Amino acid sequence: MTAEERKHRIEAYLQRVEFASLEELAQHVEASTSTVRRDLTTLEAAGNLRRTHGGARIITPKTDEFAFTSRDTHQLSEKEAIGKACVELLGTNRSVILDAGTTVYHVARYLEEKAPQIVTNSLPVANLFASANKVEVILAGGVIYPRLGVLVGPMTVEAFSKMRADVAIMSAGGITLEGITNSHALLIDIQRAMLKAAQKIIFCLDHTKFGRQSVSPLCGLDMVDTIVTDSRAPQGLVAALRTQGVEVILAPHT
Amino acid sequence: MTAEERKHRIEAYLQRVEFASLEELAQHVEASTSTVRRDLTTLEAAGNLRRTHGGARIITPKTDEFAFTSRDTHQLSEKEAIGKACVELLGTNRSVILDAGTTVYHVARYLEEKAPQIVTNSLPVANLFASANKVEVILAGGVIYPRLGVLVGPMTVEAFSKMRADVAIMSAGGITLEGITNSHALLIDIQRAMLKAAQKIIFCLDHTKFGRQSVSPLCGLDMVDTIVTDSRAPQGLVAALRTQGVEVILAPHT
DNA sequence: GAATCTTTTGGAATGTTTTGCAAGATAATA
DNA sequence: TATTATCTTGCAAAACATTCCAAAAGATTC
Repeated sequence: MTAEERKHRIEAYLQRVEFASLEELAQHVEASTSTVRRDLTTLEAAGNLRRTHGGARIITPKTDEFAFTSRDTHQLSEKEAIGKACVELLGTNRSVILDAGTTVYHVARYLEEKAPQIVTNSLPVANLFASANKVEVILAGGVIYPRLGVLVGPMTVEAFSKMRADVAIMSAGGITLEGITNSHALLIDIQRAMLKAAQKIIFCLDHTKFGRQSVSPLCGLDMVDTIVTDSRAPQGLVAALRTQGVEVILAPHT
Repeated sequence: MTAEERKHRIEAYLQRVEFASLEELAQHVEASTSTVRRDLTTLEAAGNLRRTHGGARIITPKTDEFAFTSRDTHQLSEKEAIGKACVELLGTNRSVILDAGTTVYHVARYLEEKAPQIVTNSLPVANLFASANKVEVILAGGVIYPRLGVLVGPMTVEAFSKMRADVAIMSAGGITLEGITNSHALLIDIQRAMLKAAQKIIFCLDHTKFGRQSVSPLCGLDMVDTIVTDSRAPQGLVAALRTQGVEVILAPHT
């Protein structure tokens, strides 16, 4: 194993467990504690970690819905299940707005046969269909937000304001009984425009989003038609959402 | 196995596994570690790898993150030379419109340090900068034209009509003394909008485009400020273009 | 087709970096 | 303050990189 690889694995491991002791890390990457120490110092300088006595912790928010990497294995099987379940909700021949966000990305992967028209501001989604010509994909214009691979800015908002679609499939950072919130303020305006443009609103939220609140409020529950989540969603909140008139679908565990 | 093939296999292998040790690579391509070392040095210079102690790592695990590798190796070295020469034409701090097309794609690869603002309708170009945050990239909206990864349609035309930029770097299908032509009728309207939006017009055309005519006329030579081509361009036509007041730059053979 | 030149390849000698260990220094805890 | 755990520093061994060289493989010339 190369030094590079080892550091990468340390980061990946910490991404999963959030905090780990030196011993734990050393064992995981099969190196001495000295080496891990040195690695941690350089990684800390790079800015993703914070060393503590006896171990290290990641700085980056552990589950950022919109930080896109296809290598993201975070709640992967749940997201896949949600993707499948969500696609089954859609009839054929519909125009669909797809939000950016990792969960919705997994919806897109199953969408190829269903939807003839997809509108999105997500580069990863666009790339997904860039070589397949079954689907017509419309990409909203805008400024590329680097880390996320999302198009943002007034151009994007304007593009969605001028559109009409049957369904919008959305991501978000958190959901409570007070409504839906998101962490990236830049995206809020765009998401609002998406909500206005679509007749039916579906939110795809894995169970970790339940009971969480992010900084920026996006919309109330009255806007939402359906929520697709996985089977580990907290039952209490699910029941409460249903009494509020929101359809909640639990994707079966695969 | 040829050297070319070997390097290609190294790249392909790394594309899959992200990291690999020298031993691992040497075994995979059935060559000595010395040879692999040399290969890695040249591949690193080409920009796709990064050498590390004990092995190598790909710089962009583009596999599916923002995937869109232009596998096109047609006239590669010429296009690279044109790319370099073209970038040297640009001062710093400029807004640049980038046309879609493989030649212009190679310009983009050298543009990172120069231009703070890039406007394009090309997905490959967008992907190139999607993870780098030195450059601000504006992507025009539109419908994805599958095979080419280009955004087309009225939305795209409108986006460019509303813009102003210092320079437009363009591709085309052919150039003669009668003007510049292009084969994709869908792109003509967009390219015209680009030309109108920019103050200075640069065309990047490898030597095979000289003396060729495609179906759709794009613009006359009076619109063109500069043409960047490679050293194999026919001297007669180059001279004739110069008498017409067009600056023609021959990128030196590398 | 032979002879010569150029390029590429694999290995050996020589530097450089990384690694793991141990000893002293520093911080946490009672 | 004593005690323990964790951290830094210095060092030798190992792993790795670089440079140089001779043999092999191609390309060129006659």
